Amino acid sequence: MRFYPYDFQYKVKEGKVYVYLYSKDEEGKKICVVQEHPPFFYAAVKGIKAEELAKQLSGLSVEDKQSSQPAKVLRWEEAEKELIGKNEAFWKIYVNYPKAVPLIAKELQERGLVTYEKDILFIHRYLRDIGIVPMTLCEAEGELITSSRFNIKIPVFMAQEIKQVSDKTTNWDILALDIETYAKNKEINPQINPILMIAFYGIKEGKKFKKVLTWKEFKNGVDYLEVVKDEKELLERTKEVIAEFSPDILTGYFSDGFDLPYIKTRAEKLGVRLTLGLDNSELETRNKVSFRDGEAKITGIMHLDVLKFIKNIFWGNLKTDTYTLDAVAGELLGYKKHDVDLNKLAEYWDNGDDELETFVEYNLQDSRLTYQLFVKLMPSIYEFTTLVGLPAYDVIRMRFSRLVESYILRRAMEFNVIAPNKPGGTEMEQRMQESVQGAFVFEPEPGLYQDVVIFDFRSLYPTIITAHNLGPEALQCKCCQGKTNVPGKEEYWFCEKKKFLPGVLEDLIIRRTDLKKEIKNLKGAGKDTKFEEARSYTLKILANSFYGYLGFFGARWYCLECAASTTAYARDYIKKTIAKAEERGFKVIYADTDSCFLLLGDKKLEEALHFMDEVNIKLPGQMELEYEGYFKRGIFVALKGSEKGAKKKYALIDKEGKMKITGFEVVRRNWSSLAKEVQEKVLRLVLEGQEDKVLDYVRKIVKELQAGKVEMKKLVIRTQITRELSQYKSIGPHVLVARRMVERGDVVVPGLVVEYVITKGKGLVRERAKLVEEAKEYDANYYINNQILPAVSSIMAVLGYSEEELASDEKQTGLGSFFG
DNA sequence: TACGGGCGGGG
DNA sequence: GTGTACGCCCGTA
Repeated sequence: MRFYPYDFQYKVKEGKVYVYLYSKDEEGKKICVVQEHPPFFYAAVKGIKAEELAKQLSGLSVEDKQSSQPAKVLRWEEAEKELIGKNEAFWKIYVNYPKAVPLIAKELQERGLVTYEKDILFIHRYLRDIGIVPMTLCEAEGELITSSRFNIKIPVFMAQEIKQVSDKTTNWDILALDIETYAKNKEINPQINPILMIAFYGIKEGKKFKKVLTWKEFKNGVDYLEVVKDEKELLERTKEVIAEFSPDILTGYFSDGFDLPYIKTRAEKLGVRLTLGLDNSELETRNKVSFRDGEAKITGIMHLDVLKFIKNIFWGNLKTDTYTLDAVAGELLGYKKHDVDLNKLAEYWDNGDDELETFVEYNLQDSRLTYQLFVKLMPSIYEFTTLVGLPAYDVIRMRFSRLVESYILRRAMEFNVIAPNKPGGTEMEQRMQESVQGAFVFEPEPGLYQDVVIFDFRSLYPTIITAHNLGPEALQCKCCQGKTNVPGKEEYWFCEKKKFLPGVLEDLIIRRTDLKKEIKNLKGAGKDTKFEEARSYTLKILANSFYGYLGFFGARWYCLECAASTTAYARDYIKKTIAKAEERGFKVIYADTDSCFLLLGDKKLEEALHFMDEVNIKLPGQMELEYEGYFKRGIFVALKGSEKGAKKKYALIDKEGKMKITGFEVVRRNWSSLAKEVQEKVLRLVLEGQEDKVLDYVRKIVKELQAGKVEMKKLVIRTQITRELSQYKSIGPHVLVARRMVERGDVVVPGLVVEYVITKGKGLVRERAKLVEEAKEYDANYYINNQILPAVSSIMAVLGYSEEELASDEKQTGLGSFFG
């Protein structure tokens, strides 16, 4: 029997532990493969008499209040395993059910034994034990069960043996869901307010599926709308729609924290049992620490919340820093949510207004966006799942530390390595106090530069860790003492024999290097490389996470010495690169962590590339200095009120006129769009060699401001209300504006973004802050001195206009009178 | 500059 | 569910 398992659970039946693998078979039908698997953990037995230990273990049982039976030791066997580089003796201790593991382990711990691997999820342990990878092709030997012994909606196959066949996968049926709720005055409360609509969007067997359910009649021309009697029926239909579509993957946007918990709460209130699970279990929601950590699980269906994956894993690929569906869809898909006024929904609902049709379309659009986002992210989700080898449900809900650790745990099985224990409370507190010295950043000299060439080390930290074997097993070994010490950290040295952790990392790097070649070939042959590219990205960020993992306080393989040595080597390499460049006659103007900026001067690009080759010949392992690019011009500015060059703040322009801007505040939200526009334009003029035009340009803007010709909307400043208005101790402009909004009857709740303009008149700035529609005349001087000047002064200082010149002249008018 | 509190996503 | 674990930004002291 061949199948693709995708969701997993275990059950204890008649004293035996069974794993249920919800799977698709090769025809695309669902099947549940069941296999027995024993729970176990390890105990270190070095220096303990075997008979003594056997006496302790035999017949050991611990009372379990949660269970009808006590936790029991069933049997044990000897096992030699490697712990932090040393082979040691352990006993593998089998118990009667998964939850017995921590109970028995705790008991033994209290009796003075040291126990290991007692806090690994049983399903995770199982997948690693038998060496299968979710969502890929497996094979089982066994038989179909015909009896109804199992209360399962799909056929059950009892397996004696299961093994991995290949990394082939299959098609997955995906259904996206989105709800709209009654929310008068933005009140989002499932205890009070009903669900008004539910939208579904999916594709099954090549056919588009779209549906919106609602329980109000109104005139409409929407063919995918289904009107039911009431909210209760809406929930019943929801259950049916999902069951009929029978998705492998159910997706939503914040559905872990909003849609599914909301549905669950309403269902409970209305007495609807949401038995969506393939084992007839109900939709399960739980809140962890807070609402934001909630999860929603359905047995036999992968519920994958797009937002979870983005916030945990994919954020590094996005420019946006707000993860609203609108922003994320806009960036990844290029189109957005429908523009409706959500505050009107409740009102229309109460009146049964025909306008409700626009909300039906809005609702469907959200589910469509969610579906399309999911499809777009699917290659990445799939690659993380198969690389880490755990269920997709778990993987998308992990942060990098746990992804890395899960990956290492799987590899540990292959190398007979036992996992070190997680730190306890005090150990962790101590670790949280510790930190390591970071990267080297070269202090640039403020100025304008020409012919800038940038080199950078490809995956610097991972390649340092593998090239120098920076793993906990290799730290300060006896055999290599006195050979090579870490530069600048002479108290550390690392064994020259390749060890487990750096080896695991090296595999990731090599796999990626090979994959990149393959991608090149595939592309050359005109093939689609979506999944290969997702895999390459996955390998890269997992490798990049190892450094952080080594210094992460909760890590099993924590090694602060390794993390400190990684940055120490990095500082050494970049400084040596700088020295070498200078030796070859290049002026180095900047460097940060793994990059080095130099000036060509009177040399050719070929000579710079030759310098790079010279560096590369001497680099160990996978380390490599790469050519990042050539830039016509670049500008580095000074720190405010200082001669010193600002780090991580510069702008460059390439031959095609494309600007690379780093660190300039153009993106900050509480700046007017005018300030952003002026800053960007000034940078462009400077970098395009038209610095003589800068003064005229800024003058022009200043004049326009003074003449009152600038559009109001370019002067709008946005600030968020973050608490109840009465709670503010310091009254900023936005608070006063919000108070007036309340007076005129607007709903002001925390989260509202107030948009205001500073106007002419007497008094404090905050007293002159007005809503756009209230504002008659903006305060030109405010915008000149508080928006334009700060945005351009550091850039103009490089051109020789001093801060005093710009600002001092006359205090009241400042820049205005200077430029005037 | 150090610390504590609140936010995020969703309607 | 054999699982403890949020991290960043803002405002205030």
